[in-house]
Amino acid sequence: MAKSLDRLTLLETFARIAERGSISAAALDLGLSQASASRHLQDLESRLGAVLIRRTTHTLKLTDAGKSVLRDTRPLLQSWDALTESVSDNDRIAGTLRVVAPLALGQSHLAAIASDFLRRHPDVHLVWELSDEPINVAERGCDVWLRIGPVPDDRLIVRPLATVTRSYVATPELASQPNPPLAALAPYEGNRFELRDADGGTRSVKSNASFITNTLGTLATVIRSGTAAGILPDWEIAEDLRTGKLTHVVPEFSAPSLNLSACYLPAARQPKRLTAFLSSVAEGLGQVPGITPTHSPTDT
Amino acid sequence: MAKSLDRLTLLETFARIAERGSISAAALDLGLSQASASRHLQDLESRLGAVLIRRTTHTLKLTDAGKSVLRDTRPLLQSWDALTESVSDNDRIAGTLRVVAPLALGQSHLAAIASDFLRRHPDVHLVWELSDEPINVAERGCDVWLRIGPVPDDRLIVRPLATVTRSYVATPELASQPNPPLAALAPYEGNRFELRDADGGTRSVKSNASFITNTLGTLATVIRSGTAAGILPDWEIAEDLRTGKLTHVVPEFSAPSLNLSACYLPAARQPKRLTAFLSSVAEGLGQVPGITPTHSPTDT
DNA sequence: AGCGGTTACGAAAGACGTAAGGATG
DNA sequence: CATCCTTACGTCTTTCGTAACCGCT
Repeated sequence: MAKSLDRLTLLETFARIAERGSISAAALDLGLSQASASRHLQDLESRLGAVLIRRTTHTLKLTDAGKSVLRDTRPLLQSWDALTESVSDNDRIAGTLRVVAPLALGQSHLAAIASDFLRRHPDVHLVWELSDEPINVAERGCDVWLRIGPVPDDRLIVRPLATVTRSYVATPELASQPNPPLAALAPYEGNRFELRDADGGTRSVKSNASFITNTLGTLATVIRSGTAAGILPDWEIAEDLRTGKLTHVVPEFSAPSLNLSACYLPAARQPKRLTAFLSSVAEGLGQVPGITPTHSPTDT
Repeated sequence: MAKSLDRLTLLETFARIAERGSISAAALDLGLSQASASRHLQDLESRLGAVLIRRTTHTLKLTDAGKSVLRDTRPLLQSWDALTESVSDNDRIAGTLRVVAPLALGQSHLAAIASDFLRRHPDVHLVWELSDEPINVAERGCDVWLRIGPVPDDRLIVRPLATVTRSYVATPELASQPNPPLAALAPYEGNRFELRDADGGTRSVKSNASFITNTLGTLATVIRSGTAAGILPDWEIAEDLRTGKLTHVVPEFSAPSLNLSACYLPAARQPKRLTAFLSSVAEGLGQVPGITPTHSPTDT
């Protein structure tokens, strides 16, 4: 019976295994051998006197006890983290930050912001995952989820960061046609959307979209190619509008905006690296044309 | 640099050192050598990058960082404890319970109750400390403080357990005298007290106490010896009243009662051994003549 | 001096990675 | 049959207690 393995390490390994759904993947993450990760899990189970994860060769499944322990694990680890930070030098920001960001923004402006953040805080490790799908923050084990659009999980703390304005655009030739074919982004637009002018007037556009995709990059490519018109975020098309490669299909009318928020699990105290990162993001987004930062309520 | 010492163990050692105010005393408590306890503390300090305890040869003094860490430490350790308990067999009660109880009751009826509790839960370790002085539960690091009289710390959870009724008694010869000399218990009575009859009538007794002590045992001895009259708890004198060794000085009038309460630090979830112990105490006290158990509000 | 904390050292225990074994989809 | 978890083994790190050392009161 292993006795002296650090209990918090055991919990960290367990949490990672649960998040990844795989011992070997977790081991890779943590810089351990598969054997060690496996042993960590066994040791924790023997310590607690309960099976936490039912293993079949190709499937890991949390037991009820495992779910219960996992729920308690994260606050416990965060407590240690907070304890560590509370006595360390106040200006030093360190630790690992796991971020899930939207695909398109996460590859462009957000990536630049993150990169800058990393340069200013070299002791921070960033894990940068891109996904537009709704995720379960607790299960995935990320520290913050930068999300465009509504947040489906009401147990999360949602901090609005910015508004992403968008426009209904097309190539000039296509824009002059009466009823151009439409391309749409799957999670946000269906076959109908409403445009709005400065006075609050609305104008509805309805059509069978000729092209539906779930990635903004693809949508932009299609629209830029002149195949279809569609809604693109202003930050994506600022350059194209200036060069004339794209133009507004219905000038003076803008497309519905989307909200960008930071979502994270409630905790007694958030680590400094997280609050600092969110400040950087909020600030950095203010520099991007087409993105309106939400007035920051100087967060706890 | 020591890397792999269990972080929670480090915190446990640190907390104990802080409570005892001595490394060697803490080591004794924890079954470690002084050297190990000293190293634990050093390792924790090096991990946190801060000095927690300033050592001079004969004095230990918490630094500000140390105080801060100590505050966070207890909830953290309790979290682990709760996590352990949440998955262990529900009927098994184990762990260490540190109790501070009043001197007199703690040696007699409460000791009997504790002893019985220990027999029913052999996996529990009881640390049984007796003191009538107000204590700082957090600093002393006890799990529960059984307290007679008012509780001076409003950050504690106070669960009323029982009312201790008392009587104004003396030996028969002394009781027949018009103005017998008085003996009093220092923290509870001064030179004046009020007796009360069943109808709510009061009768005031005032006198210069000939004898003041802070221990109930001494008071009982003095009163039994016929030297003075005084107030004793009914549970202490039940036998004497029956044998006629003592009698009420002013029959039909009873002395002010005192309340016995259990005090403990607020926590997300109290360990089972604590709630079980308090149930045992509440139940056990109900069997003692002269002690009226408070109606138990079946505690969380 | 005497008590308490720290450092040195040898012995013992434990954790790691590599690699082989076993089970499942 | 490829993948993933578990077990076996040798190596190396780390921890422990004992005991000497050092500093205050």
